[in-house]
Amino acid sequence: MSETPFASADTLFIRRWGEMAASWGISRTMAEIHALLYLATKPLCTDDVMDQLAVSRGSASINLRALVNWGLIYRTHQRGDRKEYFEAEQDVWQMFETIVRERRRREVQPIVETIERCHAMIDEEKSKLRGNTRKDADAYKKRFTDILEFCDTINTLFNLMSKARQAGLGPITKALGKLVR
Amino acid sequence: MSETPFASADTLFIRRWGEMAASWGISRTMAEIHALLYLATKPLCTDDVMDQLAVSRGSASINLRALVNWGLIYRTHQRGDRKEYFEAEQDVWQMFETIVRERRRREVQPIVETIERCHAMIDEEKSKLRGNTRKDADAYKKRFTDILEFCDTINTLFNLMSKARQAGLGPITKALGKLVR
DNA sequence: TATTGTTTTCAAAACCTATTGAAAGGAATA
DNA sequence: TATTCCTTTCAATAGGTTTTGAAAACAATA
Repeated sequence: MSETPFASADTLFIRRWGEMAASWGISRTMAEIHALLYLATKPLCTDDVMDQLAVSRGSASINLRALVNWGLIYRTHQRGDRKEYFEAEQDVWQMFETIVRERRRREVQPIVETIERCHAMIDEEKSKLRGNTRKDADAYKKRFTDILEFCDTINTLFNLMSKARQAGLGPITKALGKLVR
Repeated sequence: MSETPFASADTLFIRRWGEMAASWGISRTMAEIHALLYLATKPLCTDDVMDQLAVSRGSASINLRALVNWGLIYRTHQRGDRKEYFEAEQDVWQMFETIVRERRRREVQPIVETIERCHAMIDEEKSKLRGNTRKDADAYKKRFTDILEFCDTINTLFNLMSKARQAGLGPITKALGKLVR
């Protein structure tokens, strides 16, 4: 962003945003592009991204597409220009909701389904057992039940939160605050 | 866990747990060891881990230590045995709290501090500007302010949640439910 | 102190994921 | 249709992380 007077703040933020993402299983470049677009005051095209972050056309293309698929950036167009431009979602809460929803769908749902299957497998085995061994099965099964219940509660909390957000976040913290006192 | 009658459920769960962790920036083996210990009905030693997951002594040592540092597993000892044994935290909510706390400390705090610095940098630059350019600075700065506010709220929510957990989670969902209706 | 059992370390190797760059594919314009 | 401009694709490569395995360090016992 050498055009703005805030080049150094941009550079700093983009770099750290990428580093953080990398430790959360999201590619550094993808996160850097996202940060670049989040800070930009106008839509940028592929060449802008290539220039500013010094990445190849291939990488820019792949990562921009991934970001569009995630729903974190949008494609836009400009009159009289064939190029595609991109701009980032600016509402931080919307961004958060999108990320959580996508990661749940892609990465949490598979493990939940697996645990449900494990649950069923144990039930099946259990039916073949007798006496104490059968009791052990219940203790063992609890480990799976616990995780499933946990996922369920988190799920509910998140759904409520994203609904409640529309009513502003103040009331949420207030409501929770009362429970603790 | 070839000793239990539930070998196949174990295997399945351990594998998927590892895969999920990998896509969240946590090493597959570390997560697999964690899953193995979470399911185990008695503490296991390094050799147990090596045998059951087919990993080298070095890898077992490194990953067990990392898990202890995270606070997800505990070292234990057995009378008349020099070996160290390990067992996993069994309370899923405690596990969650530990993970969130650690990741916040290690990976979220650094970016928050960076954003605060960016904020300050912009203020400094802004003081040198005049007129419209100065107004632009405010619009630009908002991007950073938004993220900081977001982090703050999430932080508060999480703190409340981990306190409220002791009083049961029912009241939380109830309180949030009221806001939505 | 020497012996033995156990854990840690770390350079080399294996493994995995992301990037590059050039070529192919598309789509708008003349 | 030919040309031009832009985007996508993908095999090769670069870059980064994890694991291995053997040696060193450590600690308990005799």
